[in-house]
Amino acid sequence: MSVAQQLREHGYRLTPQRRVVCDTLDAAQGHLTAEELHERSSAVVADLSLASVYRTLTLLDQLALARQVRFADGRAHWEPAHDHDEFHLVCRSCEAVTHHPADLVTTVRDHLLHDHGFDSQRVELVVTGLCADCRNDSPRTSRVLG
Amino acid sequence: MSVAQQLREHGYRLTPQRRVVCDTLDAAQGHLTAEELHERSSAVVADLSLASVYRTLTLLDQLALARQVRFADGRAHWEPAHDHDEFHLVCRSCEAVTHHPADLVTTVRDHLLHDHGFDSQRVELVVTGLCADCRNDSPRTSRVLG
DNA sequence: GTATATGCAAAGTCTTTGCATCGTT
DNA sequence: AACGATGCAAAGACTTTGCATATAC
Repeated sequence: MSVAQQLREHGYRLTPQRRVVCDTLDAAQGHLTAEELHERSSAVVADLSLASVYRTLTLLDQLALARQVRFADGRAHWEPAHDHDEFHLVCRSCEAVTHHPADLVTTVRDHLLHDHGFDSQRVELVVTGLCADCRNDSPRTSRVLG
Repeated sequence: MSVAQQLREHGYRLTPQRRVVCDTLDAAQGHLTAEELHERSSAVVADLSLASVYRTLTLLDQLALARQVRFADGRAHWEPAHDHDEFHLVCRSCEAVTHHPADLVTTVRDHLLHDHGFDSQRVELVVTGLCADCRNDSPRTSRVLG
């Protein structure tokens, strides 16, 4: 079910603003900041304030329908909620963010719980480096990540 | 060698302000924010502005003598640089931050490089959950992490 | 003595909030 | 029709920066 539909099922009003933010979040390839989400959503629903984007994201976070990841830039990047562990691979050159399944995380969780009594609720694994494409490219198009 | 000494060896002036910030960073158990570092350092060197703390940290970061980690609160937390991979375990209840050696990270790096061509430069693994002490305690003293 | 570091205060960036108005249900 | 959501603008939190003064070398 779409994030927008889930919002409605929780009893919240489904305004055009909320709907477009949810849909844009759903459709996004990478992890969008509030501002990127605002830009893209505004192209569809012109009457959308940045404040509403933030309010919608806060709401989605509370309902566990979305969650934020902090990259080295310190800004919040948003993704629809999901229950599988994963890496975030951030390329320093092209800034692409990709997901990678993290089977090892289960091993980590088990180890922490059984050997150290630490009950993991949230595992955030961000790997910064150079993606395969950028390693092969000349550095002419490189940009340093914030 | 202390962080302060390394600063000097890089040719930078070793002012009382820089020295106390470096020493406080060196001595810290957990990961301090700029503000916490300012508080603790000010107790030793009264004439220390928050701006100087930030400037010193920026300098240490550039020289790779310190690095910052972002927790879910979005603020930068600082630690002396080191070359071993590690987890950051953040307890949601007591807010304690502990380090944990991360042998598995080597496996992760190798996998990403050989199977996916991704050259990892920085691996940041933050695990949020409940530490052993807090799992046993009554929840009366619990605080939710920002 | 001189170049560099500092404190202060102002500005910058990202995010949240107060309030009057608008719109979904 | 009523209550909740919105836009706007102001405020908040964290961090950076301009400038005159102080200081390490």
